[in-house]
Amino acid sequence: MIPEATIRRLSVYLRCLRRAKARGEDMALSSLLAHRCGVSASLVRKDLSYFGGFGIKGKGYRVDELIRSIEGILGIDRPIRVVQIGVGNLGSAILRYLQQVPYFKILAAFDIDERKWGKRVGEVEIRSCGELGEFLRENPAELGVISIPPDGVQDVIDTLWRGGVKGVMSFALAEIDVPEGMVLQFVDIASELEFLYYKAKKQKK
Amino acid sequence: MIPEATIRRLSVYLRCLRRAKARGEDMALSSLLAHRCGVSASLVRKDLSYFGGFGIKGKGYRVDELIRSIEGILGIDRPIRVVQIGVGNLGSAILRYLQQVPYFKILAAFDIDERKWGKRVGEVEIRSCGELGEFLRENPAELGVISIPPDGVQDVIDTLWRGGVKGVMSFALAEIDVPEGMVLQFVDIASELEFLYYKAKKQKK
DNA sequence: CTGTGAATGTGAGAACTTTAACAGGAAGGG
DNA sequence: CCCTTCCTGTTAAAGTTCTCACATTCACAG
Repeated sequence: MIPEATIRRLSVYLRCLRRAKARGEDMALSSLLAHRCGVSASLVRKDLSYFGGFGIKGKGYRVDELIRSIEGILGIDRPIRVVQIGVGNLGSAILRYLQQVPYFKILAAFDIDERKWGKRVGEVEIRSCGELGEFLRENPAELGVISIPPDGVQDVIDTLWRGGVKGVMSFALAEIDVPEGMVLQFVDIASELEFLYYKAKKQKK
Repeated sequence: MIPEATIRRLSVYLRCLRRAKARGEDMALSSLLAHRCGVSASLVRKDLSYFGGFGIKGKGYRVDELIRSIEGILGIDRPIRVVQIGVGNLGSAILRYLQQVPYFKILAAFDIDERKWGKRVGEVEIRSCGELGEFLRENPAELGVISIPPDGVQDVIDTLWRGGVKGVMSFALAEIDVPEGMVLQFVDIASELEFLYYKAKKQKK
């Protein structure tokens, strides 16, 4: 059984390794990687060891090889198809950001406001929310990103589910009946800041 | 010693309780709260019990009272002063969002692009990044939110630290020397999506 | 070909988090 | 005034995650 925390850290390691590669480094040590990612060296080794020994004893890890291995583990060695629902301030910022990540393929964005229909954010076309179900039948997607007000979230989740989307991230906290088998994750910046504030207060003492 | 996970959940409970209050509910049961927040009832009780017994045996928790208690624990019963650095797409979206949260007081925003100086996002004025250090001397802040490209993050962190900011959230992953005593938290949407994708894949089987 | 140095992989155990079960006490009915 | 009901607060156990220490093994030098 692989800890979820390990998976989260793999993402972080991966980004760090890409920067290392760009810098021309070809071997990575668990100690250096650990320092750069803010974790302990033994944890890095343990995390990687869950998936078999990638390293060379006495030398470290080959950067290239490790990058490919982690990409494989995370499943981002092929494009992940994403649909976005809600193209407000936050939604369009996310849309722009995700288009810069090579292994995300943003199929389309959907908004309720008809003045936006047909327009584009970067390369991505904005469509009517009403089309979402039909769109998914012809263009299957793995993930959905929701940035709309809380009240509409349940409906969108249901439509996504019927369309075969298994993982959804929502930027609005809402009480949702999550279909069995779907994974729903909330990202709420206010909550994150509250948590941060609590930790900062504690640290001070 | 209080688990960090407990603190995170308190934020979630709080939002749920606010909705319950808006709906006119005046008692909250651990079982209901748990169901709505997607955790177990005994965990809710355990989380709350770390801070003393708020509940009434046989009846539940008084919604009003519990809201105030949690606000007190999180320290959001008084305004938290925040500065924002970086007013691009994502930055301005966050800026708008945070202004809607009553207990965050956004003191100012800072950007490197001089065309933005003097303009406003909502009520918040955009200033030059060069003014940040001086601004903080006159306007102490608890938290900083950074939404600029990775390369500039270290400098901003250092300036914030000298200005007395103890907690920082960055939307760009970067390798940072974090000053002793500062709390730095990264929020990276691509990483979150990768993690979500992994969980969704696993779920399917 | 052998010895040395260096960093990985791993197993035991410590630390932390969650669950489960139940003792205890408040409220309300009779 | 007592009894029943119900849900909290708590304790012990189970489960999970992380750390530490060290045996292992690879690369390279002599």
